[in-house]
Amino acid sequence: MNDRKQQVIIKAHELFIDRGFQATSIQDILDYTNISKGTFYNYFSSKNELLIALFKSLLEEMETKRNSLMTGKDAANIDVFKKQIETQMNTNRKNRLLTLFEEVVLSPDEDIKEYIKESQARMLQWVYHRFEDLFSVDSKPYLLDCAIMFLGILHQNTKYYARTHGSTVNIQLVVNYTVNRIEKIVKEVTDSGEQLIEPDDLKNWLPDAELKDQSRKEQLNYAVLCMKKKLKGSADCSHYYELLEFIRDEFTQSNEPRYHLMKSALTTLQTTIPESVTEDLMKIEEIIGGQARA
Amino acid sequence: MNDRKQQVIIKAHELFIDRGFQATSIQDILDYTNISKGTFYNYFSSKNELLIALFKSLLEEMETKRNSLMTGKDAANIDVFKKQIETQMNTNRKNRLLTLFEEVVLSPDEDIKEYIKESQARMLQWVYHRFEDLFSVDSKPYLLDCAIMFLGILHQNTKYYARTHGSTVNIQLVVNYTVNRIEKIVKEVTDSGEQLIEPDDLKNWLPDAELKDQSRKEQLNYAVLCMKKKLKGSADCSHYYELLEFIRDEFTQSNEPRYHLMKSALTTLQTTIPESVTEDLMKIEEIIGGQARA
DNA sequence: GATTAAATTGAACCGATGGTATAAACTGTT
DNA sequence: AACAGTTTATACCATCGGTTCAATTTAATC
Repeated sequence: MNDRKQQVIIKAHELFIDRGFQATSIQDILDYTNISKGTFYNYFSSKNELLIALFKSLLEEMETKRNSLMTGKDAANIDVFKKQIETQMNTNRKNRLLTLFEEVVLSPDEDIKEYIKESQARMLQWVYHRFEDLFSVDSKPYLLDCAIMFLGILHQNTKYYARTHGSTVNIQLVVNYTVNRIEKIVKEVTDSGEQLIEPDDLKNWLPDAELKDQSRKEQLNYAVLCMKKKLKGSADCSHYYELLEFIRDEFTQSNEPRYHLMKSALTTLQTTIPESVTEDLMKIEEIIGGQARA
Repeated sequence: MNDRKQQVIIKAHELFIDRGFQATSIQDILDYTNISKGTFYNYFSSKNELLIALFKSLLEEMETKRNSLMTGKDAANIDVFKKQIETQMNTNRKNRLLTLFEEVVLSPDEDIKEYIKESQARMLQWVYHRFEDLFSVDSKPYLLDCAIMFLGILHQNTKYYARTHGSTVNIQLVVNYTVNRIEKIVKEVTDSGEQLIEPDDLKNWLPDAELKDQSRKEQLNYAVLCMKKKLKGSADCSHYYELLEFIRDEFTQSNEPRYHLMKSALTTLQTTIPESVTEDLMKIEEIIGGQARA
């Protein structure tokens, strides 16, 4: 993206942070960034589009940061999850992302509404999948309910905790408290067997592209899992694992997976693994293949 | 309030419901209500003030409805609470109250922001006090946390439940599910002893007037309780109870307690109760006295 | 260094908005 | 009939988001 355009987004973000979106006029942005109205509408077709561009930029940053906290770590470790949530809360507070969301989520602009809905569904989906990592399979039918409740509790807790402790809030404390609660809720709801929303419904809240992407990630995850099982006990086992896990992390967690790096790891594997699993490897290559970038 | 002014509020409300607040202009309201701009600004000093007037009207209606569901019922009965929440959710959905709140909670207008914050705190306070009725004293230090979480869960659940079931949502189901969860959470959090927010902090979120009002209600509640204890076993005991409970309900639950009715009940009591409790009765009279209206 | 394409400027302009001002018309009361 | 209070209609204001466009500056090409 154009350097200057990115600069305008950043500067506008500063204005939004201390005045809010609605309260800053386009003229304010022009004055503050020293660009002309013509240039502005050359970059963005409307004030709302600028906001969406800002959202995209912030969310991308957030996702990469969140995912980078996972690589190499144990997905089932609750402390990793806590750290991820904590980081997201902090960058969110710094950027006023949720505040900006709330400010325009009910604006008359359909594009913005749709975009925010999608983003929220994506966040929900992420929590849901992390819960799959964290809790037992018995709980799976209830994990969407739990993800929904988790976000509700977290949001509400931070809101009122901030109201008493001002800007000196200890996010870590709130996150810890909230995660502790949801752990017990998951257990309780699994015991009682009460379900409010079917996890499959989650799919209807996300755009198709997102879904195909997600399903491919799941396929690869499964393929890697199968392969690891077959390789278990063989010579150089840990060597294979390292390469496989790298491919998996890169593909499932990076926003822009480094295609050639994964390809290289695949080639290395192809020349070293036992013949009995070459078929599985080809399967993996096939899944990744579709994701190739120019 | 002026009849016509009230009509304008109602008509404007209709427009807000199907277009949203921001998307309906003052001109829209003028056309729809057939009043002139001059009259509008004679009634309301701004579009925002009209909205606040609407909020006040809706919230008052909601509170009276909510409280009327309590009179004569057992405050410790969870089903009564469920019914109250359900009713509030339904009238709220009909009126789009929460939607309107969300739409303007972050508007540049300070008055609106302040008003909404207060309303939310009042709702929170109500849930907190109802939780005091519902759960044991051991849980008291954790009930504010629970009230906060309850509202978060409820809000989030209805949001996503509606996303799958459209407008044909079964509110009762969501309320039931959510209350079931919070019951377990109260138990769990009481056992673990974890606290996030001190219940006393609630006082800082409410205006002073509200607080004095609330404290007087608590005083009266306590005074009635003491008196009932002393009267226990005496002749005409149930007769006294009836009068005392009426006074209590009227004073603590009605938005505009019927002063003369309470006074009449008090006089009846004064002439019939044993001398040993006349002092307690005077205490009650004193508490109510300050509440008198012209 | 001249040519050319692209990016930028700035000002004029648009319709709609929330809000103001005011003189005239209408209303009910005594 | 006289009165005050309410309501009306209209003209007016500044600001907003957004459009248009000719003129100028910038940067890449040969």
